[in-house]
Amino acid sequence: MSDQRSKPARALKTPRGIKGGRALRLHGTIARDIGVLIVSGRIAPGRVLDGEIEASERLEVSRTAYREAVRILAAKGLIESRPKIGTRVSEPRHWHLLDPDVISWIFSGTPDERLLSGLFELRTVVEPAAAALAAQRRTAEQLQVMRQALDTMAATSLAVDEGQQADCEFHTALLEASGNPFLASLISGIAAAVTWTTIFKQRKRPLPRDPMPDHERVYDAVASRDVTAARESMAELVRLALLDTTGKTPVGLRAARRAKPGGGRPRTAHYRMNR
Amino acid sequence: MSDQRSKPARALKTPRGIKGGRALRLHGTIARDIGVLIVSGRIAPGRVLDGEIEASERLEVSRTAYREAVRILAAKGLIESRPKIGTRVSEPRHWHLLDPDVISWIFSGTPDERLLSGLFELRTVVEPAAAALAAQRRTAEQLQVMRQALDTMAATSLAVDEGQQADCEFHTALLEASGNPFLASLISGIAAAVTWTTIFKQRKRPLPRDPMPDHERVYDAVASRDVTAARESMAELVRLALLDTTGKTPVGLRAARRAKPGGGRPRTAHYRMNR
DNA sequence: TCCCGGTTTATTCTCAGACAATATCCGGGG
DNA sequence: CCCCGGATATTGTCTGAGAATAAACCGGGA
Repeated sequence: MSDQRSKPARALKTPRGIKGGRALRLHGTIARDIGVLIVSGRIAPGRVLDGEIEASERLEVSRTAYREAVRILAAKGLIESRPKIGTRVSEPRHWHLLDPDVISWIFSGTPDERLLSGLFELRTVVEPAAAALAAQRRTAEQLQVMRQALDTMAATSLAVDEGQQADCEFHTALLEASGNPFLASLISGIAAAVTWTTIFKQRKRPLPRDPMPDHERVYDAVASRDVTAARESMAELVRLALLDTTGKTPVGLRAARRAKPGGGRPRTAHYRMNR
Repeated sequence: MSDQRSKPARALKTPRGIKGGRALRLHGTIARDIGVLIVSGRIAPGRVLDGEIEASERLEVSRTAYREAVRILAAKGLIESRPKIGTRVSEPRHWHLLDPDVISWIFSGTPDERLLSGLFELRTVVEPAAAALAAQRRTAEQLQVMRQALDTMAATSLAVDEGQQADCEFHTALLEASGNPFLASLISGIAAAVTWTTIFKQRKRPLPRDPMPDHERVYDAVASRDVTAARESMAELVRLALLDTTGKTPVGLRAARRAKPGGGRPRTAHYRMNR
């Protein structure tokens, strides 16, 4: 077994991957791989992982690297390790679902439909309020960032990566303009929903609805410091995005806002996600 | 320097502390200590920490333990470490503010007034919506957990720890009853706000207002599946809690709900937090 | 002067092996 | 039957060495 030292260090099948433009280290790669296995349910909650020695030998990495991966996963609430007991996968209720890495691990595969709709519910709750706050507190600089993101969106297509990124940047800028750091830290979850909206929209031919008017209305309201208009235009934007994604209207929060008198857009047929 | 091995392992000044009823390990202790230094601003964002060797020698721990602490902090977005560059404290915008540990580190000292009000803003946004969803989706079991928490609250005082815990359990149960795991994962932030409400209320003699009626109204609405009443009673509960805590009404989201006709409780003098 | 490419170097990253601490489990004693 | 203490499996901590990484530096050429 000690001929192991002759091998190159990287024995993982999975590529290193990148995070924030920076290559993941070995421990980060291990954490991601195991994290994906956990959030995808392939390692069930409550299950005890292999011991450190066995696991590190199986992965052909040192115990150090494996242990650091364990620390990362524990920091995100996915696992819990105790002497004599072992390392156990935590119950989903303890997972830090809004951690950016956990979110990306969840949505690295085909996302669970329920989780995606949960994310949209979050958007429905958070983004209109954030828009209302942004209308009151936004600075000129923040407004300009939003403007620039919209210009990029208009210039490029949402089909290309640059356009999607601009879409996320718009929502990021708006959340930051809310002036509330806790709301702003929800961006990774909201960005995931935004991205997957586009992906699903692409799969589904029928409606290449132009999302720009919705965004422009939000921008105009925030620019003119119209709190009510900001809240309502953002609520409408999220509603339409959800419609584009799943062909459904939100079931739980529909009564949250007064129904618009003539606001009924033509409904499209329901879309059932493949999985 | 190698006589270090004769010393006992635990050389940290800070006690181990507990987390989730379980004693913190050495790496967890180090992570917490450095984490508190970072979120309190005593180590400024952008600053590069000492190298691993120097830092571990200063703390009188092994490089292993220090490195695992670094992994934990990096997993929570507080720091970022790269070869040749060092370990740098991230900008606050990258911190995972809703991570339970980060929250507890932030509020382990005297919390910044702006952050606390940010948390109340989050509650104002999230909890009424969660209550509305809970009114639609709650199970009988979840309702019973809420009932039991309220009974404990009524039986004990909020002054003692058991009462505070029951208060948090009520809000936890409600968030879980919303049926949305992402909303539920906001509980640590909301619980921190709930706890600090009680602490500030205690400091400030004048109003030992009984919080039970507010809670009972929310419970009744959720129990009878009255969506609108659930939303509005929870909005009122949060509003009163904020009033008790800071003596202020929410500034940003006041226009969000219709003002109650006779809902104006007598204002108390403003309370300025010490720090 | 400025730019390009190779070299140096500081720092983290990974490895290996040993011993310590911890908490469950089980057996023995009361 | 209950309580208690030791055996034991697992993670936790320590040490020391070498590899990988990427910024910074330097030299040569345009």
